[in-house]
Amino acid sequence: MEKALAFLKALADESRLKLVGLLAERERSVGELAGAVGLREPTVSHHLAKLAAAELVEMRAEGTTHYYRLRTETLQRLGREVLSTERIAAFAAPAGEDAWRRKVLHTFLDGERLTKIPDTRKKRQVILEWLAERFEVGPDYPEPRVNEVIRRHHPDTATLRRELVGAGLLRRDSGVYWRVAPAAPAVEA
Amino acid sequence: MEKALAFLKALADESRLKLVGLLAERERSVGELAGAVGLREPTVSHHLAKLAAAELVEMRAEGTTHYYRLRTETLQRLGREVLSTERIAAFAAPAGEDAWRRKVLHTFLDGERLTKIPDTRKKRQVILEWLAERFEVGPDYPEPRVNEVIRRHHPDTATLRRELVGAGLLRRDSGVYWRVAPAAPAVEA
DNA sequence: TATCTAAATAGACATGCGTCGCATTAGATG
DNA sequence: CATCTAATGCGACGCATGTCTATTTAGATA
Repeated sequence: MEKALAFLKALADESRLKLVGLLAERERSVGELAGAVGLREPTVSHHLAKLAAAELVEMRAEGTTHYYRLRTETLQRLGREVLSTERIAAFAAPAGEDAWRRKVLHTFLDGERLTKIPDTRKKRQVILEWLAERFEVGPDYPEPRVNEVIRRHHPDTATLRRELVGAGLLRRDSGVYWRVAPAAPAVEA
Repeated sequence: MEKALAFLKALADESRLKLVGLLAERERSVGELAGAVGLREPTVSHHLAKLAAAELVEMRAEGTTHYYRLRTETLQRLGREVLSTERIAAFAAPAGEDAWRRKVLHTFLDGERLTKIPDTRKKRQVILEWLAERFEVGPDYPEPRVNEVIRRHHPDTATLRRELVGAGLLRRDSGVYWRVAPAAPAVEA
């Protein structure tokens, strides 16, 4: 996702988008670009550096004149990435996150027993997702059944039940609860 | 280009990209999203408003709970736009060669006053063309009248008069000068 | 009706970043 | 070697914007 973000940030500026537009036609020098977009040369240099960092342009020096050209390959490669919703979905699960989740689970769980409810939202979310997995997807759970499942892991059934609903992991309608389909395969402790 | 820019700006933020990632899987409520990305609900609301403004998400209310879903159509439509270099080239449309001329004029002119005579041939040509426009087409100008016009813009009348003739913008015959008809409508400062 | 909760709004704060002017580097020119 | 010019490096300034807390709105519930 790093690259995709850098790519989007690089393009999400009016001046830079114009520069890319000009370079889409043909290679151009810095001064020429500055004149075309109505900015000073240092400013254009600055923008070109950002575009280069995102691997969107590359430079060819000819004397003191620097000619820039558009790297259409990366433009298309990353454009395609933004297109596909499947790949976008992967942005939700950044790398390294799993390890952190495991650590949180290890901290607050003693086997199947929840030793403490985390105060920080982010950690609490991890615990709630773990707890939600103790429910099957599909069947209706009347409130006493919900409490029963929770009680196997922690005594405060009221709080956890409310938090599960608040986190969108359980839903409630006319007194019965059911588990919402999980987003992606979750990591076990 | 308006839409493309809005689209890119909307996506060029880590939090929003994560939100879009989560919504790529399934619709979710604000609270659920807040928990997943580790932000407060108002913040998520704020981001969703931006995504909605870019027509990237839409909302469905169920009681007080607001469920957001991703609008994959616009995602793909605008993603495709960013892909094609031909369309990108259109972003440059309003700019062009004229802008370079304007820049040269802006650099060497202070209002009607010529601050410096460009050394490079190409730029000097632009300035000389501008200066030639200060003469009417048709009437004869005796040398003192030529100097008088030039002096309104720069003190070095001898050099500029010679350059104007050299550039083929003024002609001289038996001591009187006249302006040559311009090739094409020129751009003003 | 009174209360509770999910979300949105308003306003404040801090950080990020686009732009500029000035200074510096490095080819080119004489 | 001195000079000129294209480009980049360097701070500085000011606006844009991501995040928060506090407050308000509106549907649900008792």
